[in-house]
Amino acid sequence: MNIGEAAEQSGLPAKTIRYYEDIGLVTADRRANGYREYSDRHIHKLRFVQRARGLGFSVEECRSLLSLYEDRRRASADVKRLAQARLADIDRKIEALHGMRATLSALVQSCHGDARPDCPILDDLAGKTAERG
Amino acid sequence: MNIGEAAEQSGLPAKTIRYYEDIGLVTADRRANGYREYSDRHIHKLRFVQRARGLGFSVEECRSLLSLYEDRRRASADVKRLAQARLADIDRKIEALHGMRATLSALVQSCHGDARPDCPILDDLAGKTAERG
DNA sequence: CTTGACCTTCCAGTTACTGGAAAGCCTACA
DNA sequence: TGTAGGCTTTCCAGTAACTGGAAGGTCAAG
Repeated sequence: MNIGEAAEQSGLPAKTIRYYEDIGLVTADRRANGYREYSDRHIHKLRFVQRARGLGFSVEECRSLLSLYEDRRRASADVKRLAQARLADIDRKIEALHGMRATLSALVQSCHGDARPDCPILDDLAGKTAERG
Repeated sequence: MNIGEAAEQSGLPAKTIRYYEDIGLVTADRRANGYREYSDRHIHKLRFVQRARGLGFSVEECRSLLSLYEDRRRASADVKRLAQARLADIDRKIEALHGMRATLSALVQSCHGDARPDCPILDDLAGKTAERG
């Protein structure tokens, strides 16, 4: 099938599929006319990457996961390690966002938000720490 | 003061301060020898940006916030709107991360993680949906 | 034979920096 | 006076992961 249908089947934009080929992640076959040709096996890999990306794995991690997936002698421990690292990273990000959220939410609530210029949000950013968390 | 001390005072790397000047966010004065010269006012703005960035505002939002900060006739509603948009964005991100975390955490727990090749994490990525929350 | 939907490559832009090279400046010390 | 070091300057390139767009080739239908 052509890249257009591969895009539909995999849920990835054609642009992204070409990009993945550029960086050697998932490489299609070629027809005589130069068009890319995708088999079910290619679609499978593309969907694999799509899911992994959806779980927050970087493209390079996806590359590792793909090669583990294709390695019959892999150790599941290697996969688990990648997933755990991802999990730890997600936890760090969630924590950071919660911190931001707390501060920002308090500031938003303290700001009357009308036509007047005085604003606790700007005061806080300016370092006039009236009160904070 | 020179950029080195400005960096210390503001908590931003010198490189970043130069970058902010490049994009016209915080522009320093210049000495006869070409060195950048920072006043307390500059430091103040840099710290303002540093805090705003720390709360998740984009550089362009920081630009808006700075100009609101310097506009005596601003409406606090404009500031509040920016902060609320940021808050909504943070909430979306937290939600997305929670989703990832749930799936990934379940997968990690189901993977024995030893020398054997069979791995529920890879199975899931490959679309063999044994079970998934 | 043309129209339109595909497909190709290549280049540039995005966000917010960061690293590094080559060169100028400044202070201290011998 | 010279020099060593630690600052500073500019500029160029790279990062992550695409995304948009231009210019042009291909293909099936009418």
